[in-house]
Parts: sequence; C-alpha cells; structure tokens
Amino acid sequence: MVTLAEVAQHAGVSASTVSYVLSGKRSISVSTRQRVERSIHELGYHPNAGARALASNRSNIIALMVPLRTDMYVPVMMEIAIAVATSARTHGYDVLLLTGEEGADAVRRVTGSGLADAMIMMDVELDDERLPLLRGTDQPSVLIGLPADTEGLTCVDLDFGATGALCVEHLAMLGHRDIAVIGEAPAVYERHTGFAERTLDGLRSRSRELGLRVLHRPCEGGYDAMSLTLSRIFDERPATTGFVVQNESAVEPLLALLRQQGRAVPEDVSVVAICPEQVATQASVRLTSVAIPAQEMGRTAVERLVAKLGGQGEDDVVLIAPELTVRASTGPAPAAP
Amino acid sequence: MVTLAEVAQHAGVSASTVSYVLSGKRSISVSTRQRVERSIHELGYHPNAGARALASNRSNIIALMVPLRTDMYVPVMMEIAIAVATSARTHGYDVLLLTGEEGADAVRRVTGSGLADAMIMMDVELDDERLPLLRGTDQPSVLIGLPADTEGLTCVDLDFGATGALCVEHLAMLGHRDIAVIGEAPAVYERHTGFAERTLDGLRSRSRELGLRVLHRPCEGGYDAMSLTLSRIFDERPATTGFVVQNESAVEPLLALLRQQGRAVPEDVSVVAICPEQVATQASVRLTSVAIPAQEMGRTAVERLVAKLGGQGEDDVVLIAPELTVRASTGPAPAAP
DNA sequence: ATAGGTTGTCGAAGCGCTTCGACTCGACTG
DNA sequence: CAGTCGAGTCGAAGCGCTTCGACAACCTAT
Repeated sequence: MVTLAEVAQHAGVSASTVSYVLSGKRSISVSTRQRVERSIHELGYHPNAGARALASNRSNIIALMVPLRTDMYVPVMMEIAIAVATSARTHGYDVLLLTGEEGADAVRRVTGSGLADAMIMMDVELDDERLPLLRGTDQPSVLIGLPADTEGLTCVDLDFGATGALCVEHLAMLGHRDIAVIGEAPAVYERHTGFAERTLDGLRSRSRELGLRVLHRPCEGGYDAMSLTLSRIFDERPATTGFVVQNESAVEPLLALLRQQGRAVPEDVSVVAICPEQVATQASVRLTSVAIPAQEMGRTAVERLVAKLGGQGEDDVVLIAPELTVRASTGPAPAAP
Repeated sequence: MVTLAEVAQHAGVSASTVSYVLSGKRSISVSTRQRVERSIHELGYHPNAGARALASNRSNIIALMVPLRTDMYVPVMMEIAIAVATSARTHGYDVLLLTGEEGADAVRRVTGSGLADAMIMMDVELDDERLPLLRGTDQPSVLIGLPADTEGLTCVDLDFGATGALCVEHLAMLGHRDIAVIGEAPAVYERHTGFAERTLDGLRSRSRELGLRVLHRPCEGGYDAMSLTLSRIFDERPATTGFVVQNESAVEPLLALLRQQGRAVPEDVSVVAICPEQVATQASVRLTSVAIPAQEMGRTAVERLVAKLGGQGEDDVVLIAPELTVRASTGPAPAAP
C-alpha cells in the first residue's frame, strides 16, 4: 500500500507538501505540483481513508437510512438511493447504507463514531423517534419526507398537498364532478408517514373550492382488494367519472376491472395516477400522472446536505412542485345521460 | 466526543486495558471488565471509526456495488441490497453503497484507500471489466451473478439453468407439449449478464430430454411489445399451451392479452413465471412461479465474504437451488381438439 | 523453597494523514 | 537600501486507536 510519505520521497518533497497539493489549502508552485501529481499517478497512490478521517475529523461519508419495509414504494426508494449515491460522489462523498432496523441506535452509533459526516433519512414518520437525536446533534442531516414538526430540521419532499390539488384541478377542468380517490393501504395511514394525508388534504380543499364531490377509500393493492373497493365506490356514487390513484399496486387492477365492467378509459371514466413515470408509461393505458421525482429528491437532499457541511445551508423545508403529465387515461367527462 | 483515554481515566485503568475489554483479545479480570463497561455506558462512548481503521488496518465496512441501470429488476436489487446491509450488521460490518457508474475506478479507489475491507458486486456481466481487478487484489470479494470465467472468484446466484429446467418439467408433467418462452428484453441478452442465457440453456436441454417443443422470444415489457410477440407466437405455433415468462414487466400484459383473446388461464394455457414472490402473488392470476430468492442471495453473499475475511472461505460458486411454487396459473394441458 | 507458568495490566510505539508555526527567498515599497 | 510582505516549503505535533513487549503478582510443580 502506497503512503503519502512514499509519494513525497518519490517527488523529492516533504509529506506536508504532498498533503497541500492534495487539499489545495496552501499555494504550491506549478513545478512542484506537477512533480507531485506525476508521482501520485506513477505510484498509484490513494490516500488512506482512516488516516484522513482521523487527522481531519471528517470521513467524507454520508449515511443514508432507508426504510426496512421492502414491500412498499420500492422502486422509488431505490431510485432515490441511487440518486443520492451518484450525487454524493460528485461532491466527493461516499454513501453508507443503513437500514431502518437499528432505528435510533444507528443514529447514535454513526454520529458517535464519526463514521459519517452527515445523514439523510428516508421515510420519516410524522413523530419519528430519531428526530430528537437529529436535533440534539451538531451533525448535519436532511430528511426525505416531512415530519409533523419541522422545527430545526431540513426536509425535502414532493409537495403532496399541491399534488392532490393538481390532480383534481385537471379532472375538474375536463368536466368531472364526482371524484373517487383510491388511497394507499390503510397501514400507510396508520403509520403516519404523512404524505398520504397531505395529498388528501390538498385534494379535498381544492375540491371544495371547485365544487367537486370526493370519495376517498384506502386500498391495499391487488385485484381482490381493488375489486371490492371499486364496487363499493360505484354503489355509493354511481356518477363517479374521475379517479385519482395513489397506490401503485392498485393501478393495474383498477384499469383491468374498469375494462371488465365495460367502462372505457378515458371515454367513460378518467384516471389520474400519482406514481413513478415508469409505472405511468408501462401501464395498459398510458396514464395521466403526477410523477414522483425520485432523482430530484435524492439530488436535492445531497445538495442541501453538502451546503450545510460547508456551513452555508439553513434549516428549511424544500417542497418540490408537482408536475402533471397528460397521457391517455384522462379525457372530457361524458355528457350526463 | 468521548475518547478511549477518557473512558480509561473514568474507570481508573490504562487505555490499552479498555481496548482489550472492547476487543476481547486478552483476558481481563471480571471486576475490571465490569468497571470499564460501566464507564463506557455512562460516558456514552463510541470508538472512533477512523482511528480504529488506521490502527487496525480494517474498516469493518463492506462495499456493495449496485448496477446503475435503475430500470431493471429494481425490486430484486433493492431486496438484495437491504438483505446485504442487514446481514452485514449482524456480523459487525457496515455497508458502503457504490453505483456502477464509476466502474473499475470505484474498485481501485475503495481498495486503494482502505475504505472497505471487502466487496460485493451485483449484476456482473459475463466478461466484466472489473474482474481482473478483483483477481489482482488481495481484498476479498463476492459476486452476485455469474461471469463467464469464475476462476479465482466467489460467486452466488440462483441456479438459473435448473430454474429453466424446473419450469418445463412442471409443464411437461401437466401434459403440455408446446412451450413458449417469453424472455427478457433483447438488451439483456446483448449485455450478456448471463442469467437469461443460462435459463434458456437449462430449459432447452431439459425440453429436449422430455420431448417438448420450445419457442423462445425475447420481449421488452409492456402491452404493445407483448401483444406483437404473442400474436407471432400463436402464428408460428398455434398449439402452444404452456408459457414460461422471465420478464417481470411482461407478466401482466401477457395475462391481460390471453384473457382478451378468450384463452383462459389455467384451463386453456398455463403460465409459469420466474419472478419475485411479490409479483407472483399480486398478479391478476396467482402465478405458479420460481421465486428469485433475493434475501437468500444477499445473506449468502455476506456470509461468504465474512468467512473469507476470517480466512476461512475458499473460492467457489454457490448456486441456490430453485423452488417452484404451484399456484393458480398452471393446470393440465387441454385435450387435443 | 525455587524455577517456571499464568493471568492481568500497563506503557509506548506506531498507523498515515492534516495542519500549525516557522523558515527561506525573492519582490516590492518608501 | 533597509524593511516588509507574500509565496512556497518544511518539520513536528498530534488525531484516537491497536498491539507488542514488559512486568508484577500469583499459582503450581518439583
């Protein structure tokens, strides 16, 4: 293993000079710099991470806590994780992958040991047990998701309130008056991750302004659950012509069931989904949808964190504006019979 | 930040004694151990990761390289990644998340800097550019996936050859004679990740032994591609009654199209899928399938790696035996008309 | 009683890097 | 021309930990 000292000797300078070439914290003459850089290259030198962390008190590692529940929003999570890893690298950081399993202990361990310089937490619950720890430490952190109390925290999330509003605006504009919302599984509401409630709040208050009738039903994914939910919806509100779907795994069942009942999309009923682009474009009907901007969320979180590490960022909440893409699943409401 | 020395002082012993309490590498009297442990607890001490890595030359970190392509097998990848992170923790390791983006450079960087003690590589291609590096370093590594030449490498993967064979055996046993294989997207075959070819090889050779006719067609997922592929299959082999599907995103389209054509599953045609459990159980027909054992793969990879780090493991290939679960999508072949 | 082991503890020497103060040398100022 | 300044470089002091050799203190076997 090549060390700084060997590079220094090879280049005929002192170790500290090599260090300054690497960090750029003091000026170095062009000739020296080039000589050192050539030695580094020739010897294939890589600074030892441990030594560097010890001496500088910074590890250049960002910890990323992902939820353990692998049964939900998995593609979105993965996309965020990869976006975090990729952007972190462009800022000179590596990413340590923590699962939610350890919970608050993981936070203590990582901050206590100096393993990571900062932390990104995904899938934050409204009243998360890890939040007091984050507030109590001087280690920078960014949440992806929105807890109940954001005081002293930096959060990044899609503006789910605006997302809900946007969906019903689109349907209202097309003349739909009776809207059904296929929500996430009841478990999601019970866990209070918040985003589902926020969507609903935004959607309801905009509907009220627009004079729409809204029926909300949580729904586990899959055909059986969807079938039951759908028949109940039409029992209760036969005039329903617009659907907003937030549960990815209910999308395809919904489309299949509507087809089966002889209701054409978008001629008879319109469907707006809140889901990743990929789901929207690969469904059996190309879906009008509000995308979940996973990449942007990951990238933004890293940028915020790096700013804080540089002493510049301040605590605040970044809500990403939703964008609705019109595809083939929405159209004008049918004329009343 | 609490240091070893502070713990030592608090407990009234020397620093080295505290270190030996922590590592257990020398015997310590019960009374001293208890005193030290109490001090550690009271002060909330966590060993500094950088200092430890520097002094011991081991970081207790495992690097995990995931593919950058976020468009494929994503849920499986995520499940593996989480299984790796979780198992690694039970062995005292943390996981560093690397994306494929940096390619071979990432391998050099991580091994060169001592950032990680070992490495797990997912989505290995048949002739991967990173393999020479892995062979050339003394850093232990495990691949998830199977390259062309496994000499000097440790690999973990599902036995895709046996998987293909198992699928056709099941169909043959039910009396099906004409089998169509809906393969992965052409891009997968072109990238030579290997698993798709191995499935096909195993499937073909077993079919030959069983006297089955096999028609293989690669297929991008989605409805349009599937529709085209399906009509070509029935044009060429009208007697087809058995399907093996390896492309997750073709599963639902296939079922929908068959339904639409009036072919009942499993009365008229049988479908076997190679996919994660979740896809099999959530599809519109509960699918007879061979599961991709993501958790087991991740766990096994970590166990292998930890064994190698302990100087015990040897290089070899671990092929996980496939298991076929019979559900509602396969049944006896219809009597010939 | 004495040589030889064990057991438990300590001190000190690093691990490879960053960073501070100090030093040299040439260029500029008044 | 002396004094001042900035640019460029070096030496040395740690960062917090592990680990080796040393050394008491005690036990066992002769």
